[in-house]
Amino acid sequence: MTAKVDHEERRRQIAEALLRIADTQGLQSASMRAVATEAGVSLRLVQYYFTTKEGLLLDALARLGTQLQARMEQWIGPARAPREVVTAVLSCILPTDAESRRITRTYAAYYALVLGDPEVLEKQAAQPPVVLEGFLAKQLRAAQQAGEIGPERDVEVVAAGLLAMVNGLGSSVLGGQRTGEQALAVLAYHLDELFGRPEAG
Amino acid sequence: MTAKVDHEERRRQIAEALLRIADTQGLQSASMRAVATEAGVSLRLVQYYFTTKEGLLLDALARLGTQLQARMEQWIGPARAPREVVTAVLSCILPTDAESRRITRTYAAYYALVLGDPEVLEKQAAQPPVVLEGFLAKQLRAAQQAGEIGPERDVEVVAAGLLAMVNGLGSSVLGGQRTGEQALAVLAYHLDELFGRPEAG
DNA sequence: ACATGCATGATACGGGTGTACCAAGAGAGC
DNA sequence: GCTCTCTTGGTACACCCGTATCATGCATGT
Repeated sequence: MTAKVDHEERRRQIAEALLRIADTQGLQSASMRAVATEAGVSLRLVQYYFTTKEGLLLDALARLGTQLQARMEQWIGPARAPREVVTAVLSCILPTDAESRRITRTYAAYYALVLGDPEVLEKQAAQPPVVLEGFLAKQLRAAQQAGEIGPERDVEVVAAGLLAMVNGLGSSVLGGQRTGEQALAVLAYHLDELFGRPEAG
Repeated sequence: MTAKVDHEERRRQIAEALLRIADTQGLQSASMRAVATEAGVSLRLVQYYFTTKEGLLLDALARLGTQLQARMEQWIGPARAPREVVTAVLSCILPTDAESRRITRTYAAYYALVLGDPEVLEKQAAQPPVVLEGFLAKQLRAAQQAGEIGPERDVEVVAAGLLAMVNGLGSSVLGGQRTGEQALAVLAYHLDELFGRPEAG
């Protein structure tokens, strides 16, 4: 077995070059040659490690998902009260800092690609949202049982609404109609509406 | 003045062919040749009526905006109580029937295009959301003054949140994670939460 | 009736795309 | 040492893209 270089490391290097291009110029600009140049390797290398472009696209998408999950776990930090967990999860999705802007923009690029395609990528890409929604609903239910949320609320529907709202807020920030801080304020307002205002006022 | 054919009609025919392709296959598949074939004309004709591709893209986007506005006005119908107006405006954006699916998908295709571009299209495209948000806020304020909405609510923020939520719900429907009816139910739930449950229960 | 100008067709050009092919180093196992 | 597989480079191919150019019909104004 000849293992002169670390295959996984090379793949990571190339895939992240793809993600960088998708972030800054959109996926339609992420040609094989552009990715090779961005990664500082030859076109042949990209072909060697990812036989086809679709393979590269899928691999990079999986890495993007991993990055987002890592960010969420980091934002949640030491697991605390459900309200704080929910706030952290939703906040860290909004494009407020450089990393979240990057992740959100790149996801948006992929989203457009998935729309007009035979849903080949669907199973790989549609997983995160639904599992995340379930996670949120579970946290909300816990808060509800702790009396922090009124018992008349349907936590499943609330979770769906919140996630959709954050998604839409992210789009508006990327579209330049709102700043990240404003989006965060809108989210905070609705969370206060749900849990009750913290103490001020 | 030689006016053998109706120019505006021809332009409409071609632009709508572009929108049809953007809907079904995404904007990256909407090449000049594809548009010409879809519209049943020669490539030269497309070039003749829209000198450049950017011009075609912009013109079609403007028409899409007009179509959405027409749909909204039709859904609002005879202007009635603010709650019904708000419900109509938000509901008609969700991809529940064929037309709204088409409009939403096409807008999503354009959205991705705008992201990675020099914001040439921004002024033309970013207008609708902000004006719509203002309109919603005004309706909500009227409802608030009529006592249908608690006076403690910040109607501006609520309008922003609702619009973002509908936007996000639309994305999830297009992504196949939810049906249009489910999205509509989530929206109805939150509107009930805001205005109070109608009568049932 | 003829000239003018709008409307349309066919084709060419330069460039970018994904993928395939051929060739050459380079360390591992016998 | 030889060989063989892994790794890398250079390049070619066919195709599609947006745009430009040349040429032709054909209705109309005078």
